[in-house]
Amino acid sequence: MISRKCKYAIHALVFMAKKPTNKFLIQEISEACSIPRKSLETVLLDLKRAGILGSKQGKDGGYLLRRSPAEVNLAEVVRLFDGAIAAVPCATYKFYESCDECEDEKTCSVRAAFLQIRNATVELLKSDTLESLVKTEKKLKSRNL
Amino acid sequence: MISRKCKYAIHALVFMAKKPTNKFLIQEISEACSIPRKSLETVLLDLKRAGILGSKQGKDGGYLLRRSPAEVNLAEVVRLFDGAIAAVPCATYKFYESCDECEDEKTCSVRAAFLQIRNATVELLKSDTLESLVKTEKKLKSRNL
DNA sequence: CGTAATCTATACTAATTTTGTAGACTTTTA
DNA sequence: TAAAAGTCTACAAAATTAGTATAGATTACG
Repeated sequence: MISRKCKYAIHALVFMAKKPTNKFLIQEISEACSIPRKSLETVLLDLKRAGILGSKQGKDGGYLLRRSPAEVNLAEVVRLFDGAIAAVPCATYKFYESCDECEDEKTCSVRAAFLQIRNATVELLKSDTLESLVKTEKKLKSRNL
Repeated sequence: MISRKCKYAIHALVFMAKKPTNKFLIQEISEACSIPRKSLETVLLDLKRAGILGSKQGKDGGYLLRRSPAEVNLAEVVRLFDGAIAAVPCATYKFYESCDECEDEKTCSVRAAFLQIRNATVELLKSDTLESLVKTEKKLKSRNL
């Protein structure tokens, strides 16, 4: 399971990507996505530090998408908030940790199995960009009329 | 990430599946897989309650695999210990919970994306049986000589 | 210049989950 | 009947997560 903050981030980003304008108040996103205001603040700050969002302080300030929606994918967002995508620490690259349960990691079939799942998941997450998600949403909506 | 207990369970099961005999003491598995004895006890009990393992009490007792290794897959084990496989509660079946962040779940692209990942993951986990894992391990070992 | 609007930062609390362990109990066999 | 095994319940320690409080910094604009 991804963390709640990660889910908040994804929903906020999709919300921003699907609007024609590119300026958003925290309050506005909070209400539109039903995300507690204070939690959203920290989430947006993290997205800003990661270079995905930009912001302007002071009166008439707000947040904005800093990249085109096609250039933000879910793999990056999930990694940012939850770290490793793999289900097992020995099947990750950046967040690698060895485990005690296998004699030899190189021949551990459990690791091999979870590596395969990790790779498949990463591929799918990478293909989910804000742009593709917005498109999907439009399709689903027109189908449901 | 799966829980440590789940990882313990998987390693213990693979260990049992790859031995020619079918009788194991808790102590024996604990040492072979470097799993704390007491934690392993509760894990094995859970596996027994789920019908995957059987046991015999008393002197000369022990645990045994109750099903053929081809009939135990990782999807079942992961569900048993960690519940839902999906990364998001609205993309599960048995452990479903609605979320507040989307207006309409039926047209929510975030949910659609995570549903796709969940389905792919479940397919892969189902294809990982104890039998296939043991085979993989043999292959990896012969390759590494 | 001052004030209101807005984002920034840090730290704390409460809740939850996870992990491991203790310790008494039951069953079986020799 | 004693020794060897699994069974059960409950607790404690640790880690993680989520949310909130509080104060600060920055900007626009009259």
